Amino acid sequence: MSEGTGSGTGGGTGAAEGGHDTRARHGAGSLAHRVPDLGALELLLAVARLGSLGGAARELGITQPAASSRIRSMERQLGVALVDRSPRGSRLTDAGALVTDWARRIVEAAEAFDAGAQALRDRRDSRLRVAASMTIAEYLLPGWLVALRTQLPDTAVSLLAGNSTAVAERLLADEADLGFVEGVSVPTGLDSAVIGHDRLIVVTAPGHPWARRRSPLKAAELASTPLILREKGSGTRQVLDAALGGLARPLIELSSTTAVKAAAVGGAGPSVLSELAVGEELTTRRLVSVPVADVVLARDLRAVWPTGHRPTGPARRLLSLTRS
Amino acid sequence: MSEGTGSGTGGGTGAAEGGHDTRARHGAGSLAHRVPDLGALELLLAVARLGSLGGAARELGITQPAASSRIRSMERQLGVALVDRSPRGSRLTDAGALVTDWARRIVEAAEAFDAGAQALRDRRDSRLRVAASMTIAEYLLPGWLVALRTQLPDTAVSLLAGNSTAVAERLLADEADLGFVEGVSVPTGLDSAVIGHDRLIVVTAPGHPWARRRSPLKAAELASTPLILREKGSGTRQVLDAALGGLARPLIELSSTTAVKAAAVGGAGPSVLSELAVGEELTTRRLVSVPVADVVLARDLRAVWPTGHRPTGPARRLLSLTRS
DNA sequence: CTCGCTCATAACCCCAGCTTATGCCCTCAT
DNA sequence: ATGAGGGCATAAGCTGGGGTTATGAGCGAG
Repeated sequence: MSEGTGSGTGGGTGAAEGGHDTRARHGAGSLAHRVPDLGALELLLAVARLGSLGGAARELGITQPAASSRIRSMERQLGVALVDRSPRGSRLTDAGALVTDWARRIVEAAEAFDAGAQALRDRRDSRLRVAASMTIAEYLLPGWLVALRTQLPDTAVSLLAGNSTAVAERLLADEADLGFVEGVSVPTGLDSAVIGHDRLIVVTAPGHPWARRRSPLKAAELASTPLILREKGSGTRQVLDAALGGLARPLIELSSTTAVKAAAVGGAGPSVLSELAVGEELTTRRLVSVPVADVVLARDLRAVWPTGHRPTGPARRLLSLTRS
Repeated sequence: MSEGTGSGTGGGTGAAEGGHDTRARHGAGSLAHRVPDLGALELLLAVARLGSLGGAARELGITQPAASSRIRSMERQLGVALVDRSPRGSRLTDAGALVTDWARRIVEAAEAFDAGAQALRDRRDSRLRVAASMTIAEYLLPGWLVALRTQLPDTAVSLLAGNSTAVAERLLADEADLGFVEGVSVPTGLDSAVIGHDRLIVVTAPGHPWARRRSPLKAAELASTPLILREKGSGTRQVLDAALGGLARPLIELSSTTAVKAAAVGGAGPSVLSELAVGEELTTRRLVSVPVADVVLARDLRAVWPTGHRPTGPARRLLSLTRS
């Protein structure tokens, strides 16, 4: 996160830090202190939608005074007036409209979280069992599940995340109805449909020399430069190695996409990551993408199912949600 | 499995449950019920990063038992084991890793919210005063502010959002140091630099006939079809009208981008929106984009400042963060 | 003028989450 | 082997934020 400058995990704590409270770096107090909780944000969205505190309260199943007080304390916390109360209802102030839009992002992320988390348990009575590889499970599936939920609100979905091999196993053992894999080849015994594409892109922190290059990077250059990478065997690494001819040189090897991103953002060096993983970082310019000349780092995203068993029912529904 | 249904409200004094429940559509109980609060999510991220409950507790300035109990109750709430405890530390389970990734999205959105909200108050001692048009303030600025904060942690930023004219006024009255506008023309008296591009795209719910078109839409077709639109005078509407020759026909007119999106997602009809506004909806396929043949709906995103006064100091820093 | 909608205030209650104080488990170094 | 130390869990007690009911006050419509 933000405090990313991160002393970098150096097991031994105290070492540096000349007498400064660690929290100073986080700003005063944690985020949870400065950001209203989800309940308050939902309430704000409801007020925006319905134009009335009482109405919003009713929708959320609380009383009007509770809503009133909650909005008020949120305004106090943020130091900004959010709604204009009148005896005829409540409308957002200008600032309130902006805050509401930002709040919506949090709530949407929370909805995705919820949809994902719900799929992670259950497994018992689920009517749609999905198996997905990590990148897809991380970045795409929650959104799909949110969408699916609006279409089939009562369908319990279960999710199992693993690598391509694990996905194939589940499908062939009839322990999953639909799978999603990213990669260059389709496991045998499975039919597939391409539902999207993913490219690996070279990224660096904005300060890195490569960020200012005008000429695209050559494959040879990439292969000879030490990179921040996932561990050998990961999907990302495989694609990269294949594209470069097995030559990628690791500067550091980390075991999660997140750790790699954090290292790259922190300026540890260039990295190669899925564009799905770095979308946010690119638009906010915490990372910049470095054009590459002669390597194609694309891979298909595929839905897969056991040969012959075309997806039906909820699986078909989900599939149609995802393909473009 | 007893309570799942969440008898919730019924407790005790039973306030006459008439049989309402608008919430049915959202699932049972509000999000805040099913999603851990920000504090818990931050804690989880810290545990993931540090590999120890106690360490995470220390970092957040709480005690180890508090962290332990909080993680535990989060696991109970989600119905999934997140952390493998051992006498040597704690590591995430597979599910935990996934949950952590999803949690990070929420926390990032919260950081953006915080950065934005903080800029909305203050105004007094702020050392960088930014004025931005709505679309930019909504979708891009919070991310920039997060990034800026890592570079200049102690710079107080203030934000004023309004239309292009308001932005220009602020700058010329020396009430803002740097402005951002989207649109085709630059207000007089201001210098500018293009920092990005935005396109308006035609979107519909996936069920709409246009979603299945193979041939791109013609301008005439677009102009003759009633659309869900922002009110006349809004930036988006202006660009569209200009591109079509002042002819866009409204099916409904709504006063916020969000309302328009909601209507479009709900299937009320096709709409035209900034790609910035619908990124999320497109990747999750709640909306699909309809290709358009012969209209160019692009507009530049520009940073602006009073002619002659090149941005310096924090303004320059922010500017360099945003330009690509 | 009175109803019906809005929001605000007051007094009270409850539980989530914090704290301190302890104990067990495991590993590692002496 | 043994004690020190890091890591986690449990127990008991406190506090405050958020909820509730009850009530009052502004404003528009009939």
